[in-house]
Amino acid sequence: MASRPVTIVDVARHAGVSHSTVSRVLNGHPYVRSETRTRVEQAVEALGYVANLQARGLAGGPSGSIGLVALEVSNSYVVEVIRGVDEELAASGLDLMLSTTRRRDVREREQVLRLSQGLCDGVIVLIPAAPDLYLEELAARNYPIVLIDHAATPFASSTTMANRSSTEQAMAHLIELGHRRIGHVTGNLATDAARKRMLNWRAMLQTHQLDHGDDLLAEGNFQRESGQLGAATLLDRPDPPTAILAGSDSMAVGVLDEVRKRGIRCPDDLSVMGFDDVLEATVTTPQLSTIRQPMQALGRQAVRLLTDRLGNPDVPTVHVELATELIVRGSTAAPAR
Amino acid sequence: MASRPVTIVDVARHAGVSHSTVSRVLNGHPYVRSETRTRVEQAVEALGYVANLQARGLAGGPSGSIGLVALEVSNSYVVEVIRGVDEELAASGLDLMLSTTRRRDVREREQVLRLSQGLCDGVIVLIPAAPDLYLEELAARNYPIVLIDHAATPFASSTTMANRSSTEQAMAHLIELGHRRIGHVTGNLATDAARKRMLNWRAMLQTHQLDHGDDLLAEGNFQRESGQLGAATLLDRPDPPTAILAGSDSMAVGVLDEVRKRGIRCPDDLSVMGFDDVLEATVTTPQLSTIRQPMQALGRQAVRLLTDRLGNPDVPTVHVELATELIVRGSTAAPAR
DNA sequence: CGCACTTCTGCACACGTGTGCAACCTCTGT
DNA sequence: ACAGAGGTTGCACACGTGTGCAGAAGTGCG
Repeated sequence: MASRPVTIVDVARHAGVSHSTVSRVLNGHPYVRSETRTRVEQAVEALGYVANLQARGLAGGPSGSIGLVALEVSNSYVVEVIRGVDEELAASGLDLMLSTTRRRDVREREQVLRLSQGLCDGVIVLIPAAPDLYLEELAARNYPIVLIDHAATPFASSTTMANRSSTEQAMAHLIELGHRRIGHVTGNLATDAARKRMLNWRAMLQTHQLDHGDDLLAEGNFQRESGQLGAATLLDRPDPPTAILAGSDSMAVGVLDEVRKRGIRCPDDLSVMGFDDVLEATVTTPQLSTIRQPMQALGRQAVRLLTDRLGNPDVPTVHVELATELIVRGSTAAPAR
Repeated sequence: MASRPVTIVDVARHAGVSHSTVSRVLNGHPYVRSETRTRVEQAVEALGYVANLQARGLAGGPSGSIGLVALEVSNSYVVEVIRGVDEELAASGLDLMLSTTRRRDVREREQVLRLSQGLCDGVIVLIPAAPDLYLEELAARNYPIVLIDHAATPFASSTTMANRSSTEQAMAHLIELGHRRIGHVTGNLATDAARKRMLNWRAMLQTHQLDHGDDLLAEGNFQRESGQLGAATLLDRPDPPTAILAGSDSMAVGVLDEVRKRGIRCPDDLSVMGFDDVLEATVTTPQLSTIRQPMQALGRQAVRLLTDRLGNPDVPTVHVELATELIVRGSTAAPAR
């Protein structure tokens, strides 16, 4: 009962030609009589033929799709980037294949190599954890690959957010408002972004000769609850900050939770800033001042870098940094005292 | 310079055996001397071999991954379901391949058939638009497929949310609180879910012999702005509602925008309910009462239905309806008058 | 009509892997 | 020593598609 799917050979038989001719029609080769071409196209239509991707990939044909390797889809950062990638791909008519690594370095290499073996014409790796395991290998094969959120490397094009300047933007805004004690609740310090933000927060305080001691610092993990906890810690200190810079919007929401719980007011008693400018930032009362991370733009940029190399694999690798944007809403104001 | 990827033959040569033996080791066949097995495993390790998925798929081997076909990833409903799918897959050690159809029916068929030709062991289709184009074909091949958000069909297992009872839950809650004039801002009426919610809203009002005229209805499109617009329309009517049921949480946030703009209070002057229970619902002030749509659970359920069939393709197809849950937060209360 | 040239088509092989079958090896029981 | 059983391995083919090459068919020219 298990009938077989329609193959190129079935189409060929139906049109009275060889499978080679069908292949040539499908791939738009010249040197096919237009009458034959029409007959083949009708056969394709009649049988509802769909090319077998594995066979095509194996035989070295184009796949018409690109791969995206990410840690997981539970992360809203990841989701936003995927959106950007998908939208940009739609414009170029390419398909998307998504694979998740689930935080295992070996899986990252496996997924990338799998996709690169003919399944996809190129691969984008989002927040690479262990690119050393495969980059050189792919470079030797001249296979197009783009890294998102990774420093420049000779083996691949890459793109990232301007983490340094973004924190500076946020801090400059708060300092300009007149804040002198500015606390920081960090993201998960195992990540590059969280560490950089923390270091730049401290550096900016130093530059402006403001207090930058550990009593202004609380460690979080990017989650809302850790934002509330961090805020509680900082506000309980003897000389509490007048502004808190959270490592993400989610944590800034947590800071607002604590503000509401204590009955103090934002921005009157405490200014709050986030990072990312995700949807939640515009839903809170007051709405969050934040640093917009152009995550969709990052995805789009990666696709463009990749398609550049698809057209001509010999173009040199480049590294593109995307600027972030200061978004001032209602959660920041000059300090009362 | 373009070196070739490592193949099973390379591994075989390195271990001094034939490629068949390597294949048997990789697929855990019995009847391989343990000494040979060790030698092969070392060779795999040494060369960093990764199996070629297309070749394996072509030759009829297991792919170890399942496919997910969705409209696009720009939709938060879709994203939530994907999360559920990915998490459940992680538990079973399967991989995920995601493809988007971009709202083109023919593409939906193409993507499904592509994935079913050996690339994936099974396919999940999210909000199928044109399942008739491929369902019978796949059923004839006894290929495992699961539809999310589709009515029961003999050709595939399917799962969906209990749309009828969900609206009833919401309305029962509002009516119990004492509301007699309950307005509704619909989602995009081109979608099944929005239409069903609207019809059930009206049916519930009729059942309880309450006013259900068009002056209590405003058409929206699931977006926040349309929620605000709809609320404005309803509140401007001569005899405005004391409660508004929005077709989605996003639109409920829009309703709250209008409430704030007019200087009236929620829930004192107006009760507001949403649908979905997405992240935003817990960020607003007050937090939104809503109907939780178990979107992640839907994804998990679909994976379970699929893996059931993977183990034994002959199990009968089933249709599973997931219950929604009434979540009462701060945005609903008894009417003032 | 013969010849060169162009256009068109089919044959056969390649891609990397899984597997039925047969052959080889090893061991046991007689 | 030999037969038989069962463990172990390699050969060869299959999967569906793309493509180099050769040959067929058609065209233009002398």
